[in-house]
Amino acid sequence: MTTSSPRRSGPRRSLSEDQVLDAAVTLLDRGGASAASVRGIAQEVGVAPNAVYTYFPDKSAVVKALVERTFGEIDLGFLAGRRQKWQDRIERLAVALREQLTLHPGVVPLMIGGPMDGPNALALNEKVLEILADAGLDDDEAARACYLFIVYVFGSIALEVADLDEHGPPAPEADRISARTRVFEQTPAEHFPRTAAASSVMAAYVSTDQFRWGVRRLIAGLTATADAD
Amino acid sequence: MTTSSPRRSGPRRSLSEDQVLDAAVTLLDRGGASAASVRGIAQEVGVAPNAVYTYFPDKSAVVKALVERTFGEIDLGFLAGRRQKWQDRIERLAVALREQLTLHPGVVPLMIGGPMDGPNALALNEKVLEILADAGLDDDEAARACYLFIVYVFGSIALEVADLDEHGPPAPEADRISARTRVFEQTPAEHFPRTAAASSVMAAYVSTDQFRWGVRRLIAGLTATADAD
DNA sequence: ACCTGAACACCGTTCAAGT
DNA sequence: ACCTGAACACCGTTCAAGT
Repeated sequence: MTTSSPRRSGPRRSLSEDQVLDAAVTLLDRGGASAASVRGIAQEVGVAPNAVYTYFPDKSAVVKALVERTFGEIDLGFLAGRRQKWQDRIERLAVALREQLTLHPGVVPLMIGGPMDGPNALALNEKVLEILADAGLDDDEAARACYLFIVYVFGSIALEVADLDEHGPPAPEADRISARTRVFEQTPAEHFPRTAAASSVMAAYVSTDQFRWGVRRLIAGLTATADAD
Repeated sequence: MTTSSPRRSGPRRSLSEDQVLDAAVTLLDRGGASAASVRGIAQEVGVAPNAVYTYFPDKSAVVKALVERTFGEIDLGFLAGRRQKWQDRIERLAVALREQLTLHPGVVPLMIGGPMDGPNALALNEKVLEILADAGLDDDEAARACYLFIVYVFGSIALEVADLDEHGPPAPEADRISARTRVFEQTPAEHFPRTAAASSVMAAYVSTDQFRWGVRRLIAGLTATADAD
């Protein structure tokens, strides 16, 4: 994934850009989105805080590079099979994207916090547009649908991450569901009867099944006869 | 909106909880999501930094209260008319929600950053479930659809806010579209042909029209015959 | 009960100096 | 070219003291 940097002279650099990003991910996984401080990264890799500025101009550049690298780690190759139904290709892409992002929940707020306009982010965009073009949508509708898709994937993951809050390492899905169930069981039924009644379903929001259901509904909405335009 | 606090004795308190929250909003509007520091708030209302801790136990409590107040400022009363089509009620609720959130873009990341489990947030949830029940969806499907709706509204606004980044005060829609157009025109067409071709539509992602289109597609997906479950 | 000054442990970033 | 120590202007929070 590394954008190979030209070797320079002088005292051998003890670090690589990727090592800095690795340290950031480690801190992010350990302590959530706010844990990736420049000073923390420096300590993690064993240098003085300001040494980080030899590799990146400032903190936002570190974040940007990390986001781009994470986008690059999503394997888009397995979608090559054009023989599959486009609905399945979209669904599999969505699930793959969610899986990758869930691996490092702390990175998610950083991805959503910025413009998502790097090369790897655009490559993902391009892939989605390609699938939607194969589906027979015209350029205009494909662009809109692409955005709808991106919003759903990142929106649902962002809400998931927000719910597990600043708890430490990522918990398995079953644990997160039961934790949410406990919260919803406290919903006062006299004031919010519908929310209380729906609590078991709401607790499952963080499940892969629920996510898949949403993707299918989105697809259904795209293929439905366009009567409202 | 204020949760009326019981009057206490001692030296008259020079501030109210709402004044603290107002100051936070002012800073948020001026400098984006990271600008609402405790020290900044204190300066804004003219007290020492630690005086804020008389009104709120810590910063997260300030954020929580601000988020809750913002949820409360969304007028849900105008949806009372049960005679309207449920599709229109959902759409109007979505647009109202977006309008309210767009007023103070800096608050949006704070809303998404936490669990959205306060009374006013639950009241919104309840309203959506009510409309979906009127639409004839059963409890289970209404709960799932409600989540889909919430994800779309907050996801799309979060991505909007991320794009206008840390520019100062909220710009009018037309300005933001043309700013985005300028960015997308630089997309290298040789590497991302589809993205470049779709750039004019992508620039309009921040428009109300695009947002409405998405809501309609979501509704279409919900009413489409459920063949994929 | 409310507010203050002073302090603590953080943060991102810069600068002059060393190799 | 790379790294360091020291410093600057921030940050959230606590504590003892004043009214």
